[in-house]
Amino acid sequence: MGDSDVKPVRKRGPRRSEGGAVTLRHVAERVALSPATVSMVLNQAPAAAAIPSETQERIFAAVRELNYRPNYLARSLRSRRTYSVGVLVPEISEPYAAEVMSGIEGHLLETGYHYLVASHRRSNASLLHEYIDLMRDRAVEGLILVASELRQPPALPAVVVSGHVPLPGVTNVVIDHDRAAADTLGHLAALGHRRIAFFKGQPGSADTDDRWRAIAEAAQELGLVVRPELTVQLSGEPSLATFSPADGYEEGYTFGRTLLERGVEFTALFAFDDVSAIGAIRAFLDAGLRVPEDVSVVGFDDIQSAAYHNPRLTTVRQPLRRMGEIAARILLGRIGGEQAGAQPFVTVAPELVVRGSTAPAPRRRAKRER
Amino acid sequence: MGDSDVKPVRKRGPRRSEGGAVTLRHVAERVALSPATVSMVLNQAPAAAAIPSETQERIFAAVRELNYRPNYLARSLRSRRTYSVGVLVPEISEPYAAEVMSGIEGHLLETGYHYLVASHRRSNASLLHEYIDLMRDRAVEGLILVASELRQPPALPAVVVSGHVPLPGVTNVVIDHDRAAADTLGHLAALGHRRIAFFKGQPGSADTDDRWRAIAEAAQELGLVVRPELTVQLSGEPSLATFSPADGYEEGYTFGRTLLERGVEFTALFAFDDVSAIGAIRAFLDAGLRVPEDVSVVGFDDIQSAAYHNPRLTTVRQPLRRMGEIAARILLGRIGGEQAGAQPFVTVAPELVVRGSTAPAPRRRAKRER
DNA sequence: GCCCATTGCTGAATCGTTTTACTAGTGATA
DNA sequence: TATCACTAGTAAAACGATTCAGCAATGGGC
Repeated sequence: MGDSDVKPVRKRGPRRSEGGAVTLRHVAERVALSPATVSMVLNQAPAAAAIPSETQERIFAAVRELNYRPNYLARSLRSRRTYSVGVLVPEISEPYAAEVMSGIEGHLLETGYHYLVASHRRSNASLLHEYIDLMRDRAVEGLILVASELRQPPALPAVVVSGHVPLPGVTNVVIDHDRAAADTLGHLAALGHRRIAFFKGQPGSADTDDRWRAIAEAAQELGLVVRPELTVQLSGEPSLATFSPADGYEEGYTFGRTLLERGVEFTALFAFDDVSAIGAIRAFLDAGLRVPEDVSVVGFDDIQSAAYHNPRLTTVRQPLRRMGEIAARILLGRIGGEQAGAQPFVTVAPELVVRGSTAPAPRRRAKRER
Repeated sequence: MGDSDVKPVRKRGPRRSEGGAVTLRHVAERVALSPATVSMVLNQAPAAAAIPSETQERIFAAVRELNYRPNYLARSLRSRRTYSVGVLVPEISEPYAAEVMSGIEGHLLETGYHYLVASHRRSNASLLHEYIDLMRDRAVEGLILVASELRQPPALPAVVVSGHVPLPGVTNVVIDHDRAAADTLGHLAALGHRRIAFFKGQPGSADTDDRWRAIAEAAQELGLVVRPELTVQLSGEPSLATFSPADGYEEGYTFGRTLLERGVEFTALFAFDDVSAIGAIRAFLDAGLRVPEDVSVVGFDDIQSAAYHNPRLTTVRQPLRRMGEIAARILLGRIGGEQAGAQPFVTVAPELVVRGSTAPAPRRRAKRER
């Protein structure tokens, strides 16, 4: 037995040219047609209508046999389409962003798009724009900004989730803050709360100002006063102590304590989001207060864990996943050429979800107030 | 005065050729050099050493003036580098995945890499591999799989976070499950718990089997029995009721109730992760039980909210962010050609964090048991 | 005066597609 | 019988970089 019966060792599957991957040319050679024809057929270009279906079948068969996969880079370079978008979030690990992204992703993948992500970590506006440039360099066809405030209109179609700045060419997906504020403060007022504390959002956050305005208006409407001593603004800065990205829970905890330390009585807190609400609740509990018996807390967003917290969190539900999906849908529409779709705002409805973290204002406290 | 003094209306900034973007050729023309030279200098190719620094300065100046930005697609096509990797997670909105991704992102962006994400939603193994192919088509240079079980070795460098299958060319970043199980069960045993319930992980999850094996061994070591009546396996399937992606909290709630309904007494639950632990706690509370007085609960992961839950969650800390970072670092090393780095496992240490959700086993229950 | 190394660059091929313009043949129509 | 409209393709030029082989000039060593 010589070498003759030793079968040459070869990997299974179609053999590839030395270079590596199977290219369009290999397919073309296999069916004895030009690359142009093969390309047209594979893309179902209008001109492919002239190619008899028999030939088309031959091409498809060859593609399958060779397991041909078009080179994305070459294709995109030439056709100027990348089918990818960029997503910018404050911090990917925050439940808010994560849920919005889940909605974005759902729609994008369904449509054959992919996406790049970057967290700007509530750095400064210039980092945000730097990231935008980076994504543009990567040839994304559009951008979705989540809860991030744009300074200048980007050179690309863009949609901002929870954005409030009307910029040419960008659409903002927002909830109706007036209703959210009116519902929430109405709920608290009905429970007898008069001294209400507030967490105001981070300066960089797109929702902050609009929400705050809505709260001020709703408060006035209801005859409630928004006291400076009872409001704190979340900083949104990475906590230096841990050298880790901003931890919203910790911030809520810290500022919840701040509120307590100020010594000014309050019977309720309307937090900026669920995460800071949960942090604050922890601070209150640790200080020996009961929630909701001593102090009621309302969150915002209705993140998944809100309903499972103890107490179950009363909160303003934002349909985060849906907002992400809507944003993706609008963006793809715009990329697809719907110029008409450039409306500056798309509004979705919030819903006050009353759970266990709110209760009637305590008598004792109410008395002491006078 | 004719047309001559009407200045042509032009956008400000560097004028661009009709085509649109500034290309390498424009820069080359501006400095009266060949594109080859400009390219070499910009990339600091070895051959660029021969170009006098004066010329180099001229080139850089032109680049700035024209605001030249290299075309990513063209560059990648030619150089066969894309500086991007793919990240596959079960579901981007789950805290576990979100935190790991945060770590991954941190390292990648620092290094000039970008990443694509896709959630396979614990579908089936074939969808996972389909996504892998999709990412490969997008020319990613490597893959990071998070808590996802690989069937075949992918044709790309890959790192699996929480992976346990040794495959050629893939590195798994895992925690020491034996220690985690020993510590946790030791803690519970020391508190007098004998009848311990368990949540076993989803079938598709990479950690499930190894963790379970470690639990079984540790239990035996401690003389504890793992009773089938007291163990339930999380399904990981999207809940049909809500038609939304799998909600881990809800699952924890459901299976927490299941446990109760079985009517078999237990004084502690070792959940598969923090999310299911929180869901289960909610179920116990709703059933009128107190945590930890009536039943102790231990989670796994130490997600951010764990420390802020009520009660504060006792849990096994996995350094998720760091694991993500490690995964990214290893992957980039491998992409950079470190063949040596292909060790099958990298282990990080877990840490049992004892908080408020565990307490001594209740006397009454312990008595009844006999 | 010759050879060689170094300096400073360039031309042209190449990556793998898409796309435009064109051709050659074939019936049908005017 | 010229013209026209299809049919069934092809050749070659993009797209915008990188990269390799090479070349002219200069200076130094022998």
